[in-house]
Amino acid sequence: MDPGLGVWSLMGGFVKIDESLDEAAVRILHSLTGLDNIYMEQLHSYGAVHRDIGGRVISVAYFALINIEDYEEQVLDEHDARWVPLNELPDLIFDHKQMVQDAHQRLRQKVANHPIGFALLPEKFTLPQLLSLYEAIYDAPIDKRNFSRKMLSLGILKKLAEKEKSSSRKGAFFYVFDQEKYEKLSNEGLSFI
Amino acid sequence: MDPGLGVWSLMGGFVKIDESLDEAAVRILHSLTGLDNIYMEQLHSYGAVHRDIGGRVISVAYFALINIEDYEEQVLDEHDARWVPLNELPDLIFDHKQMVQDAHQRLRQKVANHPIGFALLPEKFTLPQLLSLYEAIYDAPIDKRNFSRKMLSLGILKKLAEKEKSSSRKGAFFYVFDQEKYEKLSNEGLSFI
DNA sequence: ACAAAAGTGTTGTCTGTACACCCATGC
DNA sequence: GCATGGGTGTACAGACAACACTTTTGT
Repeated sequence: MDPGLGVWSLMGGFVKIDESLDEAAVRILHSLTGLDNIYMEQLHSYGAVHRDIGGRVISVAYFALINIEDYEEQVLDEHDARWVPLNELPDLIFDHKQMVQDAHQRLRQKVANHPIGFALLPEKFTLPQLLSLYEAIYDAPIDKRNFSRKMLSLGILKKLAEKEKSSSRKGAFFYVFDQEKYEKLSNEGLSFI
Repeated sequence: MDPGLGVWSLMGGFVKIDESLDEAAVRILHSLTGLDNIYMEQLHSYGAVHRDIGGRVISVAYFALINIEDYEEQVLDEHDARWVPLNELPDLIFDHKQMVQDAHQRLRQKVANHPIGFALLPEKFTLPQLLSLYEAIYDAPIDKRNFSRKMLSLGILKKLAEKEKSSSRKGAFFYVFDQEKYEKLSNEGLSFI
């Protein structure tokens, strides 16, 4: 957002004296998007001396996983913010491109062992949607037969009777993530890909 | 170090205006231990409002991997610092225990995919030493036959003719980490455990 | 000769991967 | 009836886990 001099930046703000880093991240995300209850995770702190030309600034970067259903209306209008596909990333100010790369890498690692990918999807999603999410994160094709066998074998997806019919004639069954089953299993550590 | 009121803390210091976070970490490690060229990695930034009773302090935590040969002489004397085995960790000030737990967990993840474990060993080390290092990091026994087969199959260890004879009658062969071979292989991503 | 740690192989099980066809439906 | 995307099964290979005995040598 904030296309200062034709160059974009990630959204950000300053930490207040009476709020934690995590609280600041939540507040800033909310103030610029209206979104609440979003999965956020601290990424890294960037502290090169001259990284910000305006003075000495240390940035504690967070990334958020935002449900693809939620973004349209709320974000775009108010703060000339924009969503950008990773493969169309424009030049970014300061070290913000590094931040994006770091976040992408972290997401790839994380998504292999934690069910955070589901936060990026609507509550009801189809296997093809989940597949293409993983393909986007890994920027690589994944065999759909192996993928669905593996996902279903984890036993943390509940199949619904309902089908999503907008993107195909046949329609794809909806699934929901089963938080309870996941929590029972997560102690033994399970692998998502 | 710094047993203020009978409670220990991790070592730390303040970032200067003309140094990066990474430089500060290196400087502080050096000033308190005399050590240089140590593998360090930023862990996490801790920013709860009241985490430090002395005022609002945000701590950017780093962890270092220090060769077990190097520590004896330099550290202990000068700053009443002490090394503590993880399973004998005393109470620590503020959120420092959390930091140690976070670092331990990060190390377990990291060591599975990156050859950073070798930084903790002397340049020449034996397979039993490497094994017990991994057992310490994972706090779990590892089968030595499977372990040595896997490590050797990576092809990044050079066996020396020399043996380490102080800890057994038979003696164990020394190995060295082969940085070059590792770099050739690392693009494909290899798994250490 | 014995104690103490180093070293070494095999087998079964599981997991990952490659691969191709039929199904259901709207038009 | 055909075009489109959804759904399913099998076979092979490689990785992993379990497991016990022999070797070396200092005392």
